Amino acid sequence: MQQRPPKLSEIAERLDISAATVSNALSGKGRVSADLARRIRQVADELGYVPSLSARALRTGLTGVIGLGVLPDIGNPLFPQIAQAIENAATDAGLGVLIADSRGSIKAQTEAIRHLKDHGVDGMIVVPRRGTRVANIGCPVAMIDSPSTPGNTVSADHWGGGFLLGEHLAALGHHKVLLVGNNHDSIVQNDRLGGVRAALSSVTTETVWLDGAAFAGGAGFDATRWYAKGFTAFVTVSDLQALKVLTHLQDAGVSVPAMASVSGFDDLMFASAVTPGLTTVRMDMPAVAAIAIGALKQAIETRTDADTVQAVQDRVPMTLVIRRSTGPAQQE
Amino acid sequence: MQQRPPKLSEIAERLDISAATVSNALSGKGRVSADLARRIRQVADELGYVPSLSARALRTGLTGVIGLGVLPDIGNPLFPQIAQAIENAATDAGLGVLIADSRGSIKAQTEAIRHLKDHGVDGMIVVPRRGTRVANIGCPVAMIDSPSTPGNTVSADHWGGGFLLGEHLAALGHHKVLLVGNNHDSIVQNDRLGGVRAALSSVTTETVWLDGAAFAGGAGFDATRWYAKGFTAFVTVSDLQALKVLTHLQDAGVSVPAMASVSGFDDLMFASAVTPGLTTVRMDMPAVAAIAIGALKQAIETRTDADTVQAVQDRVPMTLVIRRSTGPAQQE
DNA sequence: CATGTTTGCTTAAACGATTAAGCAAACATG
DNA sequence: CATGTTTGCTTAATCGTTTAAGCAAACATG
Repeated sequence: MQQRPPKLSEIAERLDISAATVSNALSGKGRVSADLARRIRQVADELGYVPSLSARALRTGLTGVIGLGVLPDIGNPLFPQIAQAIENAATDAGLGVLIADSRGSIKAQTEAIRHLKDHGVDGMIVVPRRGTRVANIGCPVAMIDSPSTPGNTVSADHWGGGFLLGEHLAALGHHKVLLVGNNHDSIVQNDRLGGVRAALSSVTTETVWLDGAAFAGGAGFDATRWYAKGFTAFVTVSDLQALKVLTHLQDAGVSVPAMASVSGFDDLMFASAVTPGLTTVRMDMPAVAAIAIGALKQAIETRTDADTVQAVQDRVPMTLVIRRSTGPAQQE
Repeated sequence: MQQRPPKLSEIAERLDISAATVSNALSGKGRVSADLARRIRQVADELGYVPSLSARALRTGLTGVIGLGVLPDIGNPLFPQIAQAIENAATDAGLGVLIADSRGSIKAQTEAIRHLKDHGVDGMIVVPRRGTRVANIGCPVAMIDSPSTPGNTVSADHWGGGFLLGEHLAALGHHKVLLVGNNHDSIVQNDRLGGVRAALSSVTTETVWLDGAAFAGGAGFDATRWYAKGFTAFVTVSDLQALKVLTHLQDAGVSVPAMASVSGFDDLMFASAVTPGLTTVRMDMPAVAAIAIGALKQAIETRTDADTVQAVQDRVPMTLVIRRSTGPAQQE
């Protein structure tokens, strides 16, 4: 029983005026007497008028929809946070969000982007991996990556977040801290660990990269071995890594935080669920999303042709979430 | 430098024919000689023709976009899996996916759905919570919930998955098994635990529901207390719960799986990362998504007016993923 | 050969909004 | 009062497709 929605001309008929006037009144653009405008809005409400986005899109060339491309793929553990923040910010801005997935393959990224473009998005938000270049798309693009990546529109201040964490560990008296990353090329990870190192300049740190094969293999990283070498704190580049280390230590009988401290990044949904709760660094996704959407919207409205858009603020502070997985350094 | 994309009439001009013929040739609908059709397709390719979805939508009333509404909100840990599977299936079917978030509030669900509708989706996929009723939307809706929920279109066979897990634990010789849920009203959870119980009919089981306050409080559930009472296996209704139990036991010095077994559901991304790896039951989201999209697409094409669509198959088997968190029952 | 049928295309009218241009009436200005 | 300006609306074109209807030419049939 799909009763067709009312259209502009039906409102017009009711009031015995032209459709153009109705359009003007509702958009507040042309010259319409205040009184008539009020009556028009009233009738529109009564009839439950909803403008046809298709018709508007055809006429104006703008669909009111933006694309969200998370690379390499949606499986990313951060995706829910990102998607939710972007969706909320976009909805507030009156925009719809279309998603695209690259199905893991880097090659398919191009296709995913074209897919969004073909569906007529006015612009897109891209969360790239490893400095993937996204260019010549033909619509404004906001990139959420890292402040030190060229082309970045806005992102969390990963370095600053790392610094906060470093200070925290220093204050707890740790003297041998192990930094664990899983992708030597990732700018985000390097920024995070760089911040940590900066704050820990006066203590011993060592960094291990669990790239590629060793990491995929699974058994690659043995935290207990490093614990035996005297490291009392493990800083990982993501909560998922932190969880691995945490459970690995626990399984081996190394109590956290009594004997060793563990920390992560991103505050994934399980960070607060584990025992002990995971100390981590959280990004303010809602703020990042709002800035990205704002910049994108402006670029769309001014019909800027520049591909990647710039924002007034390119980094937003991260916050340190102290839970129970970090504690005073073990007495020697 | 947004060079406007070519339109139908440009292809037509090039070949000195009418736009209608081009349209017919490309859609394969009207009567066009095989030879001309081939030439038309060739020119279309050369020019890189992409039909204007807006214009087509205006004319046909179909946007080629479906909505994905995950209730209550996108924060749901399963969202990445769902979104990815739906997006892939939709893309294969030539459809775009628009997302909506209810921002946690049940009230906002209606608004989220209207938001999708206003953006002109042809249909939607909804993953509801607690038998939320979704009705009278004015477009076909596919519900992914549970086979025993009325109105369900397709979903994983939660009961069957539970049964597999139960058999596994029985084979391991467990005699006292604790079942842990967090929402007494959830049909999905009841189905899962029902299946487990059915397979464990000859052993002692007890069920605790960590609903509302106790659960939110966090300190609500003390697994070690139950372990002390002689329970050797903990079956939780989700991996997140399982992770809580696992780390709680480990932190308290109860070794898994040597002393107690722990299992979850859904195979969330961290399930394989923890030590010991989490035994869990995984749903075949790609299959579920494909069926849902298929049914939805058909309803859209036949312009069925029935709101919630039916699928040929309403449940797809789950698979048991045996990792190291479950093992032989502890010797007494 | 007269008469139907099929084939292959064209014409033209939608779909529902936006918006430039136009035109009275009302008002202001000298 | 003659002239210019503003106000408030209407007319009509446009965005790019789809699709029903129409119309010759080609073909088939008795």
